[in-house]
Amino acid sequence: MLIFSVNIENMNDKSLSENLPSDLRAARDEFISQWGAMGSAWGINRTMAQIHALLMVSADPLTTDDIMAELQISRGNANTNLRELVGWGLLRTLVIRGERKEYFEAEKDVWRIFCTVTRQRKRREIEPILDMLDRLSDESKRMKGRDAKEFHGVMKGLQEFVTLADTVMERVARSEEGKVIPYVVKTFGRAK
Amino acid sequence: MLIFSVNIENMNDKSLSENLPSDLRAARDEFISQWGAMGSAWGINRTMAQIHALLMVSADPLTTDDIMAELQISRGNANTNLRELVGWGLLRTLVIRGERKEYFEAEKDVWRIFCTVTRQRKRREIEPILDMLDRLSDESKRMKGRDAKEFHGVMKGLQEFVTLADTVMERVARSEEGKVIPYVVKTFGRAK
DNA sequence: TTTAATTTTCATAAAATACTGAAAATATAG
DNA sequence: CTATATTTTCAGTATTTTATGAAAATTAAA
Repeated sequence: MLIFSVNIENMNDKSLSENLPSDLRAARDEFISQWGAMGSAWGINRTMAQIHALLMVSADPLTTDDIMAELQISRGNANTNLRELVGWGLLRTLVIRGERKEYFEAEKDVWRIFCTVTRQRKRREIEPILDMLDRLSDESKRMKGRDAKEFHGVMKGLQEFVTLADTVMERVARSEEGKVIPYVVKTFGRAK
Repeated sequence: MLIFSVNIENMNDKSLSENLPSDLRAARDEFISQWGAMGSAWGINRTMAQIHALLMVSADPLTTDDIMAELQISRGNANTNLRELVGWGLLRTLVIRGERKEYFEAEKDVWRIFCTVTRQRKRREIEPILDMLDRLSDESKRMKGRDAKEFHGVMKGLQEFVTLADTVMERVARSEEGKVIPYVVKTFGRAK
């Protein structure tokens, strides 16, 4: 019984880093590690970013056990962060016929990843702030005194700016890569 | 001696929230609190974001003691985060004649704040990642095998995208508000 | 100088966050 | 159904991050 189980696992190690040439493994490990660090710096849990990195550079979908083995993390940690990534829309789950385990696959198109992350962060972090700014800007509009004027000025300035940022994020994240990138390159790109 | 010291402090409470109307105080407190939460979500220490928020809505420059009192934080915490904010270029220090204490004043222009934060994050977080992507993309260029091809493809895609993002950030952050905002509004703005 | 005010540093503490591992829940095969 | 594989949950623990407060360093007035 146990032996059978071990055999199954051994059959499914095609993309585990143990079997990669050492130069590729080193490069992958560095990418995964640095992507995790970058996640931290931008308020994203390190493990979540590492799982995402691992699946981005994986030629094949992986199971929870593959990910646990590769990143040396517990089942609970793997499961939680995989669900979170699926919730962000950065991973798809898929079932392989004849297999009971669930497989995970990352979106690999950089433009699509960018749009997804932009939309999510807009929804999670920009919109709540904008709601507040709208309200505080309005509430402070008729307050009297120097302190109130100062406060209202800042609220209004922020509100206008964040409203514009919010609109731009929405528009860009809904666009086709082919319509935005060439345009951006023409306007801002190709210059040191 | 002590009494004299207390008198000095009492003379300098013109912008402490104790003396603000309660509706303005409530609005300010909400802004400071939410700005701190937003900072956390984007990888910026909550206290640092709160100090920045406080100084943004302050009609006058504040001392370390003012900030400690207002945010109920220790001297060490206040000092560390004030220095960090000065390091980011978001605060200026100033000396008021006849006073020994240092005063802090925030940049209040939203466009300038945006440019400063953009430049800092580009330098601190984007550039190191881009250096890595350049290198890993190059290193993996000639590696053989399906896994290496997959890896190289992702590195190249990310490298190209991040290079473009880096260029755009640089260009935008060096531009005049009056040249960028109207252009952005015309192109992306004013649409739901 | 000397003295007092102010700022900085940093060892320690507290808080926030993330992780583990095993039990419970769920799903699928037989 | 029953057994087993798989996923999910979550109380307890570990780690990381942030904050405190007092001592040390610095600065400037007397």
